[in-house]
Amino acid sequence: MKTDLETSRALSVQIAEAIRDAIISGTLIVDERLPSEAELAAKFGVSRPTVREALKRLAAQNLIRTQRGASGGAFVNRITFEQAHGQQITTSTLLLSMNDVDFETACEARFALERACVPLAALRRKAAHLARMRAEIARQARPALSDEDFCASDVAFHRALVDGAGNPVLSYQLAGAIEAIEPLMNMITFTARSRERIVALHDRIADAIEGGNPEGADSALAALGDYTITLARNVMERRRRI
Amino acid sequence: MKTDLETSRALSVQIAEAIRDAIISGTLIVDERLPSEAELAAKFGVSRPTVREALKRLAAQNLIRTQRGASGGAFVNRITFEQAHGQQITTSTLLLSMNDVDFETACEARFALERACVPLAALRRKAAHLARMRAEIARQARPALSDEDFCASDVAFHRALVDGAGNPVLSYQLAGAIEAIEPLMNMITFTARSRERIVALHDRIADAIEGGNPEGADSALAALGDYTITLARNVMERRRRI
DNA sequence: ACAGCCGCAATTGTCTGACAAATGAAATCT
DNA sequence: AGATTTCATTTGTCAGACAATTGCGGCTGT
Repeated sequence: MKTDLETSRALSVQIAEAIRDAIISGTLIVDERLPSEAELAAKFGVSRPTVREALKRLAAQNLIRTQRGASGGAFVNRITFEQAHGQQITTSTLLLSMNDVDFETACEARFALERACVPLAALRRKAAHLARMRAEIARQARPALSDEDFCASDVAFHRALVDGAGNPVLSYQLAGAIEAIEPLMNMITFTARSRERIVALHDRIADAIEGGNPEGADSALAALGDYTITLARNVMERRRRI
Repeated sequence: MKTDLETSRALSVQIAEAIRDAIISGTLIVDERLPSEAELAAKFGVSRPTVREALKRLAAQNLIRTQRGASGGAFVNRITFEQAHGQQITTSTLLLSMNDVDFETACEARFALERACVPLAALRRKAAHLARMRAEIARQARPALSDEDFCASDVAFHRALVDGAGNPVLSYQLAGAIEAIEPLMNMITFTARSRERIVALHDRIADAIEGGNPEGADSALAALGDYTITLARNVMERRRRI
């Protein structure tokens, strides 16, 4: 029986949560220095290694950073989009690989989310986004490109497309969808896909984005989604027959 | 000068990364037991506390769970949608609060993503989703409801809407958008909003979802988005004048 | 007086050793 | 055979120590 929830969790977990709550609630502000490990140990009435474990938990979540030296210590970290991005990709990748998510479910989510960005990208993309998309398409057209590099270029293309919407919050939210699901999709479909067709669809998307044509971009992306799902179904069907 | 990147990072970080990579690459599979702390310490040539710090980092990311006792140890954790959900909300909340994201940017992202789900929800929603939406609308219509409870009900309504798409990957990806951004939006607009109007718009959405009308649901959600942005602009304008 | 250098103190990173707590399995007793 | 006890294993916590890093102040030489 675990009536006493306070004792059921490890001390280090409780301390980590206390500090995390202080950060979330704003009691501790960005770049503020936390008390030293020795002071925290005294404050919470535990030993220094216990405090350290708590701090390590927070560091793993990018909530704090530590620095050695005289004026060192633990500081509240400003979470950057970059870091949040990376965390989301890691989590999404593991989530998908560990829960044998249905391919069509993942694919549907990925294209639904990307289609939310495309109309904005058609209206706002900068020249740099378009140039990056064109460059990736050019890469993809080279027959000598390995499957891994084709996949990486595919991710880069869609990344540029999403970034073209000019909304960092959207780009962050899409990170998991694109960069975790796309490689999964490539892994399944690379045996059956036609690179020419994918490049042609990418071209259609880029043309519509360049022309500021939201509807055209949306329908081109939808066509790419349809093609991907068709490919996946064919692969699945073939595996079933074997 | 930090030419040697291997020594620049702390030992515990390197060990954590090594184990994490083993999990991501599939060398360690779900529910597999890791070697004991003493064995890991010997394997990596470090002391037990160092190994422990590495394990704590992984535990903080929900990659492993630990258990005391004879047959205890550290086990590779199956990340659940629930856990990933919670992590995403925490990260998104901190990201938004620490980077003074423009309100319109957050709002745009939130509605763009939700609009990606709504057509699917109109086609697939179960009776339970619809019932939950109706129940939350009924709650929101009660004048006695506090602002906090109205906000919570608002989140629950949109959550039910998103879940109605019947795609767990989508629901997970939307967690940050809905549950981190919505409270932020409520905090800004609650002084100026008309609950009646919001309830009416929620009703329009629920009606369209019930009638299997994707276009109607989309336009109703778009109207809610427009109203929210208008509210925010009014609030900002008023603050500027004062 | 000023610039550069050196050592010191503070702080985190790591190690050693130890004991407590939990927990499953084996041994023992009825 | 079943219930109970004991025990070995493993994580959780503690104490103390030393190494590595780094900013600061004082010292020294000119």
